[in-house]
Amino acid sequence: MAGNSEWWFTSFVAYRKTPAELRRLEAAREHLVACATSVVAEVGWSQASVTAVADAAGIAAGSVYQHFPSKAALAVEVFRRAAGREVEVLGEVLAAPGDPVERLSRGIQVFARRALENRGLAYALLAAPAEPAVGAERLDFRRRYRALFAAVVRDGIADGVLPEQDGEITAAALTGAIGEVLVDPLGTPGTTTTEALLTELTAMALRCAGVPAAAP
Amino acid sequence: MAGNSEWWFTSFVAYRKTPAELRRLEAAREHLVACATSVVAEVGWSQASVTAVADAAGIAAGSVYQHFPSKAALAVEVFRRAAGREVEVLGEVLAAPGDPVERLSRGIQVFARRALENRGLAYALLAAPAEPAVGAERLDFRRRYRALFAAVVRDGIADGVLPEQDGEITAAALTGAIGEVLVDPLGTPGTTTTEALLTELTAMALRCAGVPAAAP
DNA sequence: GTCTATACCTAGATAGAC
DNA sequence: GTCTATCTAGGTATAGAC
Repeated sequence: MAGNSEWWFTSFVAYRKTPAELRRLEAAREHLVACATSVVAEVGWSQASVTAVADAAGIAAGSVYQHFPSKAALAVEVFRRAAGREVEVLGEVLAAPGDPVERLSRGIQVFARRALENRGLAYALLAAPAEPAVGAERLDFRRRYRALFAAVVRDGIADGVLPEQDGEITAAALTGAIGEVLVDPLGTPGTTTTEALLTELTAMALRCAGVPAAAP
Repeated sequence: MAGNSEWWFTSFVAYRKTPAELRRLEAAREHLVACATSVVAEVGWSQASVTAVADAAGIAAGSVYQHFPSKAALAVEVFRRAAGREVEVLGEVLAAPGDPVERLSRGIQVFARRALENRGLAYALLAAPAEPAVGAERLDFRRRYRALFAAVVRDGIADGVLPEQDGEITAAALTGAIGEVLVDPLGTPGTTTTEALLTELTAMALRCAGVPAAAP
């Protein structure tokens, strides 16, 4: 009985994985998430089957379930990581102290530049068909974007540099407008270079928020 | 031999369905498309299985294939019908003769009002997860919307009532902005009534196109 | 712990009876 | 022509060997 008791104790309570084991496990998980992110960015959620993701990570399909209880859980993790990075970066720019118009302008450009540098991922985050679990995350993601933009718009109204308006609507519009412009797989006819696109996009966004037109 | 030959002739060349038969067949097909549209508007593309659509139409799942060669073909037909109606209506308003700003303003309100009156369908057309065949149609649909808006913006620039800008980008932004505002399933906190939402939305769209702010 | 093989489920599509 | 029953494919998840 004593031996049995000790075994139970050892297995379920006192036993811990060694630091090396933990690192290895964590690294494998990270690697899996990173590879899954790449696959999603390349082929979209609907084509990112467990098999495809496992292949990309160099493991067997069954082994995925050593790290995540379901495909949906993995997908949600992929989305949260990527979306979290974007929100964080945009938040730093938009929430910085300073002139609201300046912050808005720089925020748009950061948003757009990052999306253009990784169109596949941007499309996956903003628009690509996805299972319901990811769709729910996406709603939250867009809501966070809107909240960031809305705060800046409200600051601008309070400072008197932006006209009276419903900040939530303007924020939603900015999110949708930028997404629409960026996500179009054809690129944007009429503006060939990235810099020209950014210039036009920023100008549009500032008009949308009601910034008076600058002298030509 | 003569009889056989006549049979062949009758069946494959000279035989025509009677007008009554044709009407019946066409009516059944129309009914199927209409029911499928309702199902899609209610539960989205991903949940609109052949079985669900057939149930709604009051026929067996297998009978769907009497009218369409595949589920994708039916889905595309559903999309084209609904999208075509919307583009047509918006086009009539936007392409009417008159002041570009006035046309734009009325176009936004028509777009928004129709979407709000049938949110399920609007969401299906604009944003709901869908199979690739429908996704391709949606790209075309958004492109047509953009073209309509872009034409009005160009008219406005030519008339000197709108500032110099890339009409394509503004058009894309308007499509995305309106979609984002309308599609949000939570409604839009801060503006409770439909009329207030329309007012704010129109104001935002006019700012976006660069219409100088009206006197407060 | 990871792989191989497989069970199982969902959903589109087909065949043959009526 | 429509329905019932069935086939098939693709993809998630599991079990057992190594």
